[in-house]
Amino acid sequence: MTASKRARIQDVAKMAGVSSMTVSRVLSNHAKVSDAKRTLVMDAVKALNYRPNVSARRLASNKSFFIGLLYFDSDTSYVSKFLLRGLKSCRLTGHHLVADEIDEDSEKSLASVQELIEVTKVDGIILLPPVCNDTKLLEMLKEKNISFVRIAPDSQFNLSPYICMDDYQASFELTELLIKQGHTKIGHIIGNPNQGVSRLRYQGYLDALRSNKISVPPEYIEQGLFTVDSGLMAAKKILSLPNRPTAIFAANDEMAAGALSAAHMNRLSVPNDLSIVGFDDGHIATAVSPNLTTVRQPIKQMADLAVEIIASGKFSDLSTSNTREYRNVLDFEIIERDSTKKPQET
Amino acid sequence: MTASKRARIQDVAKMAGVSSMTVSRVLSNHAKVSDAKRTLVMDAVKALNYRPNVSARRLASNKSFFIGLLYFDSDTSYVSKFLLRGLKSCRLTGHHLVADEIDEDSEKSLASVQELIEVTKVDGIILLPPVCNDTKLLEMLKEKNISFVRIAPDSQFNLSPYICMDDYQASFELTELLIKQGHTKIGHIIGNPNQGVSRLRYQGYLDALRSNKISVPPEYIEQGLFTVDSGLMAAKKILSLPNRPTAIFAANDEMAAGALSAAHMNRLSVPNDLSIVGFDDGHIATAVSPNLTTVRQPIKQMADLAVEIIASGKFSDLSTSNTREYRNVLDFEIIERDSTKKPQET
DNA sequence: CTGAAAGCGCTTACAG
DNA sequence: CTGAAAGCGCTTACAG
Repeated sequence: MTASKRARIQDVAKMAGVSSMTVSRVLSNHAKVSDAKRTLVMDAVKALNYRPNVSARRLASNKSFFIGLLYFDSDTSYVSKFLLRGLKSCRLTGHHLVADEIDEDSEKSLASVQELIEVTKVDGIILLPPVCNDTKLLEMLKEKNISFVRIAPDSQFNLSPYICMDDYQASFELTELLIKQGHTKIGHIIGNPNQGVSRLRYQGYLDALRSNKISVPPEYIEQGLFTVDSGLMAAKKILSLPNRPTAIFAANDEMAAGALSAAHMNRLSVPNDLSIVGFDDGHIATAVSPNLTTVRQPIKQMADLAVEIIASGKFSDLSTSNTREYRNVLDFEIIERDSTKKPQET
Repeated sequence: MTASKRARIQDVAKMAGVSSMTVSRVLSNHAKVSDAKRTLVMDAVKALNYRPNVSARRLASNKSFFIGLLYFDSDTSYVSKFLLRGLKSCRLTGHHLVADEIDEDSEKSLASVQELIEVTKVDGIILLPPVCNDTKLLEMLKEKNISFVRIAPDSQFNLSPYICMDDYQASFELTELLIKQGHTKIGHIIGNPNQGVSRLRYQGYLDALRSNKISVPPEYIEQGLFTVDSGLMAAKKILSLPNRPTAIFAANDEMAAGALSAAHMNRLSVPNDLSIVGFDDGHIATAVSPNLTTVRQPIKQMADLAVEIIASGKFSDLSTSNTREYRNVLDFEIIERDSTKKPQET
């Protein structure tokens, strides 16, 4: 634990017996350096535990090492989890995250994003849903030639690199989990129609039923809005049916929480009388009781990857045919907790 | 919208007819500058919309313009709200927030904080509860002479500037709100004993009862742990009493959510059969149904103030008697929603 | 109270 | 493939 000064690029250069320029080149991974020198430099970097001074780097280069993060509602655990991880990821790569909430008013938000770009000169921007589907915003970014990566976009998939998980598949598997437990009467609360994932999750549910030769009355399916209240309302309707389902799959955890309340109001015990599953594995999934069986979104990996893509600067030549490598579909995980159980004999 | 380059300190100096040093001094507010020149400089700054380049500043000075934020559990809305606001506040003041989660393992966390200090050379650190009560950590910071401000600390109030709200008073008023609605049989679920606010809130509840000449059987009061589950358990006990209360005051929203579940299990309608109030006004307060009557903590102001205190660097001379000005007790707000109502006639 | 000089630690051209 | 020079936009001494 020698409290010696932090090593500078010159120290590394001296130790490796090269110029500081060579060190710089090795670290930025840009120009070609002979393998011999590269090894020497890397060894010195390790020996001195060298980490470049971000401020000096930023001052000297025209890169800003700032990464923007645009989100809509900060109050969801999706956003705060993404943010927390993004912050960490940025620190590790020597960048800074500049997070900004986007207004519902499209015009105001356009202006604030423009200011963000001008003031901080971000290297790129990460767009969370539903911001990533704002056509006007996307156009503006394209026009200004700002790099951006979108998280779980709904459309225009060729516009930019994007990161998502397979909502359809997750939904399919979650539904099959209920089926395997013995449920055949399974209801569904559809998510907000303004987000594409709602369709995907709905479709996965339908296809899982069909592939298991299960048919379900149309009244088992209700439209929700991703809010607790909408889940409550939808579940109320479903549970008032004469031949009510033994399980309800809500397209996110908030609505599942609402469904839970509806069950309680109807004097139904979860999971004994009714199984409920959610989607996201946010804070709320373990805040309600019983804890929700749900799908864990790979938010950490999403954040890491988003930062990495922007940090690498690779996608500046997106124009060509290599768009494909910017489609990143990550793995999810099904989390089984206490809100599900095989249906009681009737 | 002239897309001209950003103004530099030289531009300001030229326009004001002074040296860049004078501009620097005016902006850093440090040395004495004649009023005449100060005005000239300020005018030029405004005219050119000058904003100092943080990287250059950081590189040249020995200040880092980094502010650390240490928290324990990122999954609470308290932390994510504070973080979001802190991020914004830092951006506005030209600082960067470096947020880090602290491990439960005190040794590991000490090491990681030390690394944070060495690598980023933070100007100061903001400590959220319960991290702000970690004696070993506080000692270490003192020893290394790192400035820090604590949010809602439990003890050692003279150790550093701190920011909090009047938990006692809020609790008192919240209890009185129930009393004014006609409740006299009011239960309480105490918060986690490892946090000082639990005591304050408990005390406020007790004193409100006493000042209204209401006495309550000891069984109306249960110990909780700030978790949903603990609230559920505590409420179950309270509600199983032969002469159960008509209202329950849980010391935070999570436990209030648990109490809500307990009410549902007991076939009790909230607020018709039972009123429930929480504390914090976090995400969960409006995620459960009915939405919780609760106390809103002034988190935004807390974050702003914390950043301001560290940014100002004022408290380096804390040693002397002016400790008093670093005690910041902010205002709260009582939010009345749908979980409370006057008790039914019996 | 004010300014000229030097330097913070990097990277961008510019040479070779 | 490699390096010497200049400069990014500020601030810290050092003078006066």
